Amino acid sequence: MSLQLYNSLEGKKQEFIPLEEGKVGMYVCGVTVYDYCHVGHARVMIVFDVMYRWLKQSGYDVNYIRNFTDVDDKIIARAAERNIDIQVLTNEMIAEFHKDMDALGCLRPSLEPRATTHMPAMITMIESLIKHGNAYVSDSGDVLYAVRSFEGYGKLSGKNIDDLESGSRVDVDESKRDTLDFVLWKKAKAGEPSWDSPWGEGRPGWHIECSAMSCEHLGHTFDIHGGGMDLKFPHHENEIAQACASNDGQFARYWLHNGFVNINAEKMSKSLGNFFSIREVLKKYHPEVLRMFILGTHYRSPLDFSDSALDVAKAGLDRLYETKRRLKKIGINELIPAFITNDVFEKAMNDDFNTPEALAKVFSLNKEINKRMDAGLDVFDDDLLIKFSTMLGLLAIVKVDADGWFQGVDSDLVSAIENLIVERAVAKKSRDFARADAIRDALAVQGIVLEDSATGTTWKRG
RNA sequence: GGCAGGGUGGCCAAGUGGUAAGGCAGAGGUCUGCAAAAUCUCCAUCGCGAGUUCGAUUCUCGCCCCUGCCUCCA
Repeated sequence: MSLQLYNSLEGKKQEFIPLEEGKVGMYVCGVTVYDYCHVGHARVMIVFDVMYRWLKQSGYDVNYIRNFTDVDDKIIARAAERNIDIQVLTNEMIAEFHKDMDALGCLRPSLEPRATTHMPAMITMIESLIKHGNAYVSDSGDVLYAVRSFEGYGKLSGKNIDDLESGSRVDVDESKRDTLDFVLWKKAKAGEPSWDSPWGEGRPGWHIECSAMSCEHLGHTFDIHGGGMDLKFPHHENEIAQACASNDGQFARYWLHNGFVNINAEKMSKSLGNFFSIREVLKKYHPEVLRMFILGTHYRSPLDFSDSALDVAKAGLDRLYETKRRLKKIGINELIPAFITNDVFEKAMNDDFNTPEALAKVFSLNKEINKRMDAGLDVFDDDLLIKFSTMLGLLAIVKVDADGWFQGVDSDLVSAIENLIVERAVAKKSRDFARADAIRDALAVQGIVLEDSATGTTWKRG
């Protein structure tokens, strides 16, 4: 089955046919680097990371571009607050962003362009827009995009200009020809970072950054453009207006939008203040738990964030790690992916990246492997293990050592526990079950759970 | 007001024109000194109403409810 993608531009699933056979150009809107990222950001990064992995697995040579917005109002304000140069701030936040992404197991994109190093591309695009009559210099000195000059405006978001205006919450700006016109180039105010341009010192508007950077690195027409649902309008709509009007081309062919992370059925966002930063969550939960939590729901659906939801994700992951641990006990220490999946998993992934369905197949395989172990059968049959590990690898979960997963790394505690297990084994051998149970109970109070088996006793944190 | 996306078992969440994956929780069995883990079995008629159809949770229409976008936002 070929890859089907839900294309926001058409509002339906379509077969994915790349522009150039065997190659995929994919652009994903990254973050504005002025603060730590929250779980909402984690979702985009993880969801597109899995898409990236699957496209590569499917044999495509993927050029994956994800930008950094490293100049904007919030960055300037935050830098001023901290009394540092914006570049100090953005460099710091990019480093922190990378820490989060590495922790979450997200592969680095092919390229992570920064807005501030792409001024010529943006200026060229703005010049072209002015030349084509799509942009104008306003009385205030800003360069604005004339929304009504672009015929297809609103196609992506399914809106039309008149509807937008009637419900518009935009402040009326006298220098705009139309209230929906947006800034391409912002005239510099005193003390703000600025770049030289044909319209004087200033800085780019947010939307032009992504149009210019995506075209610069992927060409005017490319395959996939992704990002959060909230960027659909106006950001992506504006990107299309800019790129198409300046080049008469098609721009991105497939638009993919992921759903939000909610808290109590309400969108997690900076402005509502109901957000959890990634690092905050990682203090309590292993990064794979967050990954499991996110992949347990289809990428386009809303996802409700809570501790109990993370607990459920962890319980599922525990189940997979129990299997990995059993395998380790019979001498299979490493799960080596060999890029063989099974048909149902492949079908799920090809169906618009249906990771919950794919995960269901992982659990089915998990059960199958355990059944074979219970029956004393060969787990290598039918490439069972290879499929299992490939699937886990593609989702980038169950990557750490199984004992480490359950036991942690405090070596003093580990040896203390292991001494008690030896003592208990002696007690059990002499049928002193009272003593054996006392040891088990004492450990249980500390949250340590013992598990006996024919081959000995193991333990984990409960 | 306009537009978009939803309402599936106790919770989460897939899916399909012919009577519903998977996970968590729960009940019972096997295993175990007893547990735990694993495994087996059990546990839903898919928001409401109408229509199309031999047959709808899945298509159409109406209604109710929820969320998002329309300002910066992943």
